[in-house]
Amino acid sequence: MPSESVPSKQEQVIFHVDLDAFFVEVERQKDKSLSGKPVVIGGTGPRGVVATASYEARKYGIQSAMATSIARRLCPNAIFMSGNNQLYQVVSKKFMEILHTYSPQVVPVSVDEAYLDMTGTHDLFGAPIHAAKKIRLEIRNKLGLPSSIGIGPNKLVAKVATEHAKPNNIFQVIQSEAELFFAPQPVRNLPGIGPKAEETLIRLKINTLGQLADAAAGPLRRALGTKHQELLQIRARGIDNSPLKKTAKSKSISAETTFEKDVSNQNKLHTTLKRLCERVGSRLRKSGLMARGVSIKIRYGDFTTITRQSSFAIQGNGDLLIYSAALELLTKAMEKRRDPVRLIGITATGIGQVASQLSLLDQDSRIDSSTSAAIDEIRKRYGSESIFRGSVQ
DNA sequence: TCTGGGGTCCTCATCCTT
DNA sequence: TCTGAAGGATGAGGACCC
Repeated sequence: MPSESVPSKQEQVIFHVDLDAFFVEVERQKDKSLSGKPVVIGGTGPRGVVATASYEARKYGIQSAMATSIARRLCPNAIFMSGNNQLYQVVSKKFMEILHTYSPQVVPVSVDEAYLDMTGTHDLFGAPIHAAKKIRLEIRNKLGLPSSIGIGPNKLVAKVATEHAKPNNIFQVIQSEAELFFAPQPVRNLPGIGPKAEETLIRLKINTLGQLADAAAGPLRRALGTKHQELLQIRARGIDNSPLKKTAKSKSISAETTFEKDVSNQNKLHTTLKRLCERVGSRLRKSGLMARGVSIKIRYGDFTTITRQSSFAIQGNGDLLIYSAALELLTKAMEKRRDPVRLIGITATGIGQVASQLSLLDQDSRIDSSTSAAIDEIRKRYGSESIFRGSVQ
């Protein structure tokens, strides 16, 4: 139920626009027979998880991040689909274009949600509620998608308001009402509080945001750490001074894969690692970036996860540089624990623009970088399976 | 035979340098 | 030359988000 409150003249007006069950609704645009049925988008393999479930599927208890196998058990009649990321990207671009016609300040959070600074747009679009109605109508008319909009004096309040707007509605909270609006809500509703923090807070007998805001700092600091405690107690009152700005440049680029069955075979691990290094290297080169180091992630069959990282002597983006460092880390880790591996991943860390020209790199790095770029080009022209390095087949 | 993939940030431990 | 404290850099792991 949208509030008709009017913010004061000086008050910032932030919209949080979220497309409801985005992937499912895009699929329904393509195939009308999916309407009204429980639909689940996500990994359909033996180790897949749910990315999005339609509201009909959610009635059976299916949620995002749930194992697909559990979702199948909860609702065997649901329609399970693996999704089409390219299509979602195209629709997302159109969604963002619509938002840009309402505000020059649009900050995408992900493919299906964004913040808009609507401060001072009253003369153009009317009161915030009316502007939100227009936006929702345009998204519905042009893309055929349902959306929800939260309106608040800052990003935090707008985001929490969206949860109250869902599905397919608008909810507004003005500055003077924010603390009152937050107080009775369960702590889990505050962005930044996940399952672990929720568990910790409930153990401290803190169930609502009002209790969190008023709690004594000492025990909270011990349980959550100083920084977390301070930030959460401020945010629990609906206070958020973070600026609405474009998301910062990436600091790392990663790739990882979960095996269908846990793997003990060292050759298979090495081959997979090499492929992942090539994927990350290719993305670095495509973006004109170099990395300062590499980190590997190994998840064993019992779900324990370790990470190991190292720094390069000189920044680079060649496949061999990345792979040789990653392989060294993997070899060391496997010397300590040689159990079957469920997941393997690599991350290029400390990435930045190619500031030091190639001429400043040593000869091997130059050759590695340019050979890798040449391989990228061949794969672009003839397909990703057209050429392999060394032992990878 | 429940738990993906890509990313960020924070905390704590350890090592190195001054 | 040795020692200890302080602080920065780095590594590892956890938690969170979409």
